[in-house]
This record gives sequence, structure tokens and C-alpha cells, in this order.
Amino acid sequence: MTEDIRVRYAPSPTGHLHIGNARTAIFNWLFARHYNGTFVIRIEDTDSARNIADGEKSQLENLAWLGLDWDESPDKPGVYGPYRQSERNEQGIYQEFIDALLASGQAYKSYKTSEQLASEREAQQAAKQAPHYVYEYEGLTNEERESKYAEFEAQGLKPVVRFRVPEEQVYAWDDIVKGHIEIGAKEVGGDWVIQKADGMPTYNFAVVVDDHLMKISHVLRGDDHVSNTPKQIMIYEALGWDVPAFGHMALIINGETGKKLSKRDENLLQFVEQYKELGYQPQAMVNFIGLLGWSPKGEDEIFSLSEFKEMFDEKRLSKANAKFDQKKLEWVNNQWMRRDTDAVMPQLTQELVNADLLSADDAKTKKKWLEEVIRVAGVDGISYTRQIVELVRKPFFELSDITDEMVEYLTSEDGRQVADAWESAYKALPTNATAVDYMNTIRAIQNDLEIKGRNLWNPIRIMTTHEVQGPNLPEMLTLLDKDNVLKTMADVKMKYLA
RNA sequence: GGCGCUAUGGUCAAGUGGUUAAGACGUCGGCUUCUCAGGCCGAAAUCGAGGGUUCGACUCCCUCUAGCGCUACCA
Repeated sequence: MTEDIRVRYAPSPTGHLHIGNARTAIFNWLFARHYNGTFVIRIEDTDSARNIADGEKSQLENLAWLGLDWDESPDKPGVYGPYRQSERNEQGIYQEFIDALLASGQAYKSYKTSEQLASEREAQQAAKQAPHYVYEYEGLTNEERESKYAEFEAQGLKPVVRFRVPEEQVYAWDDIVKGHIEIGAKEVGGDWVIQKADGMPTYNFAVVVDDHLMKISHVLRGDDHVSNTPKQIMIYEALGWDVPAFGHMALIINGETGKKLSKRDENLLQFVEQYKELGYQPQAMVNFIGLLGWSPKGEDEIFSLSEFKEMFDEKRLSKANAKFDQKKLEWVNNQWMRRDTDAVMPQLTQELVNADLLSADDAKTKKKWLEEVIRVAGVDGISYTRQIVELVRKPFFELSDITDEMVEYLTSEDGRQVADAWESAYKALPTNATAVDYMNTIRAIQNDLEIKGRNLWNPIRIMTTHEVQGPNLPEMLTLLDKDNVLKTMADVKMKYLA
């Protein structure tokens, strides 16, 4: 790689951080950091109608949550600011180049109304032609065109500025991920708008101006931008600028529809924030996303951001779209939670407070006990922290109802014997009995009564926890309050074994 | 419709002319002498189709098919 690598992530603040955008951001970050380049964040807010309050803030917060950092951004201005397109527009940055293009005749003002445009398009479609902008000043001299402008202005029409596309050109580039791509200028659909009637530059124009001014060397973005690329290259050329390297990454698609993730799909959580709320770990999100559309050399699957950074190689970016596999994400997250359970523990206990299983105060005073409960219940079996609630709820905070199946276990001949033996053995044990003590006690009953397996364990489980399944019973017993257990046993006995 | 891109198991994917076609998720089966979870072991692919090139093709070429993307005064 050459010196001065500068890459950017350029979101528009139209919502929270989307999985697809997060991926673009992550790979740009990886590219920048791997090659000791600069990572800049630029906000593309030229569509005021679609901007949402706090969209920008939320995006940056989520990026930071994922563990990304950046060198230049609206909140961390470098020398190429400002970093919001709306502000850049106010400073006349785009206007300068629009004027230059207008002056050189490479762009012109167009006063067609949206109705005119629509009917042109309809006519073309009716004639089975590809929709294509029709240049309205064909054959006119500059002076004649200027006087047309004046006419339209007099009618109170607001112009847009369109770029005069050199129709015979073919635009080609060597894509970092897809290889050589060529697209003819006539495929872009004719002269396109570079400045909207409200004075804002359009995306395809603003990106070029900004990327050039910000000295962006590599543009890594989604596949969906391939067909924008010729438009952008023509602007670079018209302005006499060097064209950066482009890389178009395959898209993440919805497993059910097979289509590009759309914010409207409701069968899939697609905002980073939603995963965060469920208790997914940022490292896991990065890990999973980093493996979507990119593959490492070896056979390992669990990587931290900094490991990805070390290994990063743009040549291993995949060309084919990848389906978003929630199951795999869950597995990756489980791996991260197990890898450092201590770090996740505060989050796990907080989930129980959030679910009203206990008060925040109790969570504090019973911290040790709570952590043991969580460990015994088994972090191994959950995909994200929110799931700990249901794992721990019964029997630690609530008791299930006794089912018919349980009654059968209790009232069988074996059941009655085990119940009696267990009751007296349990009563005889000290309050601070260990899991080993409980285990030995149960084994002793097994030997005495010569009853084993479910017929032995289930009656004990049912009497003490109202369950026939669950985590290791001896360990659970050390965490249950003895008086409560005695009461539960007495109730069960009275109700079913009297 | 046009243009562009892509094509290895349900999913993510390794693989660059000769391999038993890695690995992971998921699924299914077995084991772990209470269950759940976890762990361990094991199973499952005519490499989109059809033609070539070659002693030999997942790998190279052609055609077809399918999927996706774009086709705005959205970004």
C-alpha cells in the first residue's frame, strides 16, 4: 500500500446504526488501522427531510460501543473539516465546484418540473426505452441557453444543476474486491442532478467533492454503490482530480427474503442497538460481522477487533452476498460471554433487576449469592444476557406449578420412600452444607433404598424446587434458603403425600 | 427492460489443474450412569446447468440459468 492511506465511513443520520452500516464502518476501520492509515467519519446529511434528531449521535455512540475509534469526525475535527455535509454546504464548498462546472459548460441549469420529468419517463417506458434524461438545450449556443434560464427564472421556476454526461465515455476501474469493472456512460441514465433545487448537492456529487478535499485514498463501501461509481468518476475527471481506489463489498442479505437488508424487514433485528439491549457483547458483534463477507486464513472463528486488525487483508473480502445468520451470531456471543464471564457478570445481574426479580438494593447486598445463582444456572447455555432471566427465575425466585407428571413421580412407591428419606436427611444437614454434602446424602439414599436414576432424583427435585429438570441439584441446594426449602417440602408433602 | 455483480452442503465459508473438497453455525445420532445446559464423538456436498480445453477440472474458456444490486431533485 502506498503512503497516506485515508479512508472514511460516511453515514447519513437517518436512524440508528444499522448492521450493514456497522459492517462498512468496521471494514473501513480495519483497513485504516491495518495499514496505519487515517479513519475519518463524515456525516452525509444533505437530505434534510430524512435526517432524524440524534441520528448522528446515536451512530457515533454505537460505533464507539463496538470498539471503533476515529481520527477525524464532527466531534473531533481534523484539518479537512467541517465533517457534516450540511455545514460544508453552508460554507459554499460545493457551490464553488458547481459554479466551475457551470462555467466550463460541463453542467447546466435545468428547470424541468417533476411533472415534465415523470411524463418523459412514462413516454420512454411506453416506447420500451430505458429511462433517460433528455437534454433540453440541444443545439443552442451558450447565449441562447442563458436567455432560456432568464425566461424560466421569470416564470418563478427553481433550477437544479445537471451534469452534462459525456455519453461516449466508458468508465473503468480496478475494484479492490471485484476486480476490473467497466460501465458505459450511457448507462447512468443521462444528465444527472448534482445540485438540488434547494441548493443542496446530491449525494453522488458531494461524495466526490468531499472525498477529494478530505484526501480519501480508498473508498470501501457496499456493492449497492457500484452503479454510482461511474457518475462519481466523471466528476473526478471533470474537475481534473485523481480518482481514489474503490472497493465494493458484497452485501449482507436477509436470510428469509434473500434481499439486501432493509430497515423495513421486521423479521430480523438489524440495528446494533437492538442487540446491545438484548445483551449481546460488542466484541461478539464485531466478531460475527467481521466474518460476514471476509474470512481469515486459519480455522479459528473467535477474534477480537485487534486480532482482526492484525490479520486484515482486503484480498480475502468475499464477492458474494452473505446471509445474516442469527444462530451463528448467538453462538459467537455465547463464546464471548463464556470467555470472560466475570466481565459480563454485572450485566447479567442487572438483567435480573430489570426483570424485577429483585430490587437493585437486594442485588447489591446479595451480590455474591446472585453471582453463584447465575453461575450454577449456567451462562454456558445462553445466547445473550437477557436470557439469564428465564434460566434463573425458577426456582430461585418463583416456583413452578406441580404437574401431573411430577405427581406421578412423587406418589409412586419409590417416590414416597425417597421423599421420606430425603426429608429427614435434609433436615439433619447443617445450613451450611456443601454441594458435596448434598451429593453424599443423595448417594446414601440411593444405596439404602436401592433406587436410582430419575426415580431417585426427581422426587427430590420436585420437593425442593418444583422442577424435574434444571441445573446440578446439589449445587442449587447450597443456594436455596433452608427455611424456604423446608416449607416447600412440607407443602408438597401435605398436598400430595398426606 | 437495460447495465453491473455473484454462484462450493440449510447458513458463513477454505480452496487458485491432481485433495478423502478444510473449518464453523445449524440439523440429526451416540456418549457423558437425575434432567436441562455444557462437553466429547460421529453423520450428511453428484462444487448452479450444459458444453468445451486438458492425461486430469470446483479450479481455465464459452453458453445458459438463477439470485442480487442499480436504474430519484435518497444516501
